[in-house]
Parts: sequence; structure tokens; C-alpha cells
Amino acid sequence: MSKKTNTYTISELAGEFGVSSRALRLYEESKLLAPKREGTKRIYAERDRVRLRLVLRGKRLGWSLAEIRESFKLYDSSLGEEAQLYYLLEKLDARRKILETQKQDVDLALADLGEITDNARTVLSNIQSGKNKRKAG
Amino acid sequence: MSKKTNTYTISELAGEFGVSSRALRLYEESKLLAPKREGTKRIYAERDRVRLRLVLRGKRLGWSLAEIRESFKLYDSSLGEEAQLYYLLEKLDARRKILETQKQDVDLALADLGEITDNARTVLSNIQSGKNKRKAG
DNA sequence: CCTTACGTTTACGTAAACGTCAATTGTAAA
DNA sequence: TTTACAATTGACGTTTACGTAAACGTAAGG
Repeated sequence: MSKKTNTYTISELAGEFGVSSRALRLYEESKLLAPKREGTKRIYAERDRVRLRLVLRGKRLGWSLAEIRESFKLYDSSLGEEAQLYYLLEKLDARRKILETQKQDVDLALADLGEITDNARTVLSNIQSGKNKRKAG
Repeated sequence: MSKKTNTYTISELAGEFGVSSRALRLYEESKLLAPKREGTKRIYAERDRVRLRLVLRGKRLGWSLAEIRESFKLYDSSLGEEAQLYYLLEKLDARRKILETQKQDVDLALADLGEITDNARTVLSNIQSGKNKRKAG
């Protein structure tokens, strides 16, 4: 049984994830992706898809490419020396705090949206019941 | 009894929220703030602080100034005509979906951080128990 | 009056994250 | 082989969100 070793061209991957080829090359230049080469052409494997997924998630969270790259380094650096690990744990905790804040921010924003939505629905149904009255009268 | 009508200079407000005066002027130019004037000087009131708080929350969520402005318009437009209200409800729902996705993204990122943290702690305690053994031996 | 501190506008600089050619170079189909 | 298509690199353009002077007004204090 051979491993599933699906590969993708740049435009295939770009198409699938709804980003431009230009973006993929930029991500590579920013050390976020590292596709193999077949001659001069880029060959993306599953590993690259996983990475790309993480990149796009980072983007949705408002991270810069540099920050996303930082987050990748967190992954790789959990096997270091003692001092490194303490440093890593600090950075992880800092990130965690930011994410917790962001989660609260999302909830606050959702609550605001909910209020506006309720309000709009109320106003709307008032308008419509007004119409009905006129219709019924 | 007079209303609490605290006011702030640009540098006071900037200092309090940890942003630059330049940023506050930019937000004003971007129609996110609208401080009163006393002669040529900007006078910020509570209302502006509330707005600024929302601006910064938007920023933490990764929104552009234009998007933040859009979100302010959502607030103001919940009293329109019927057609407007339908349109508003659509936009609110679109935003809500984005926020839900973002919330999931935050949770995924937190889960990842948790894994890395656990791993790092394990490695660290292995290192340290190794030291203890040597010490005890 | 002079300095200091703080405020103003105007204008240019900059880093990030792409978009958009342009010029080439494979590579596969006709 | 020719043609067409996909991919490559390189360079320049663009938008966003400010930073950073420059040049000036104003009010307070010594």
C-alpha cells in the first residue's frame, strides 16, 4: 500500500482555497510554504495544504504573515532546551491571552449584532402590521 | 444636577487608550470619530470614548477602518424603510456568519496552543526529572 | 518677552500584502 | 514543429494605517 501522495499545481491549490497564485508565491517567499520543485514548477503536497489552511485561518484572525510565521515556529520549537522551553511557554501564554481577548471581542460584537437585529426586526414587523391594519380596515 | 460632561484633549484620550494622537486624527478623517471643537482644538466627550472603544475592538478583530465604519452604519440604519431593513438584516447576518467563523478559528487556535503547551510542559518535566535522578543518584 | 508645552494642518515616508503586467521558459497537444 | 497554455521570475503599482517631520498658533509661567 503506497501512501496517498496527492500533489497539486499552484493554480489547483489556489483555486481550491480561493486565493491567487501570486499569494501562494508570496507565502512561500515569506517562509510559510515550501513546496517541492519539479524542475522549475512548484509541486504542492498534502503537507502544504495543511500549512495553507493554517495560514488562511491566521489571516481570518487578523494576523500578519510575520505573526503566522511566528506561530509556525511555536510548533517547531517545543522540543528545545530547558531555557528555550520556558521562553516558549511564555510566548504561548501571551498568545493565549490575546486569543481569549479576541474571543470576548467576538462575543461582544455578536451581542451588538443581536441587538441591532432584534431592533430591526421589531421595526420591520411594526411596519408590516401597520400595512395589515390598513389592509384589514 | 448637571450631566457628567467630562471632556478630554487629544493627548489625554490617546494616552488613556494607548494610541497616538495621529491615530485619533486619522480615525476622525475616516469618519469614525467626530469630536467637538473649541476654537481649533479637538474636545472629546464620553460619546467619543465609546466610539473609540468600539474602533479598537474592531481593530483587535482584524477589521479595517472602512469595515469599522461600515459597522457603525449598521447601528444607525436600523430605523429605515422596509426595503432598507431587509437589506440591513442581510448584512447583519453576513457579519454574524463571519464572526461565528472567527470564533471557531479562535477556538481552533486555542486548541493548538494547548497541545503545544502540554507537549512543552511534558518535555520540560522530563528534562527536570532527569536532573533530579542525577542529583539523587 | 521668552520659553515650554501642547495643539493644529499639510505633506511626505513606509511597511505589509498583495495585484498586475512583462518577458521567458518549459511542456503538452495538434 | 508549431501552437497554445501554464508556470516562472522580476519589477512596478496600489491600498491601508499609520509615523514623522515641518511650520505655525496659543496659552501658561518665569
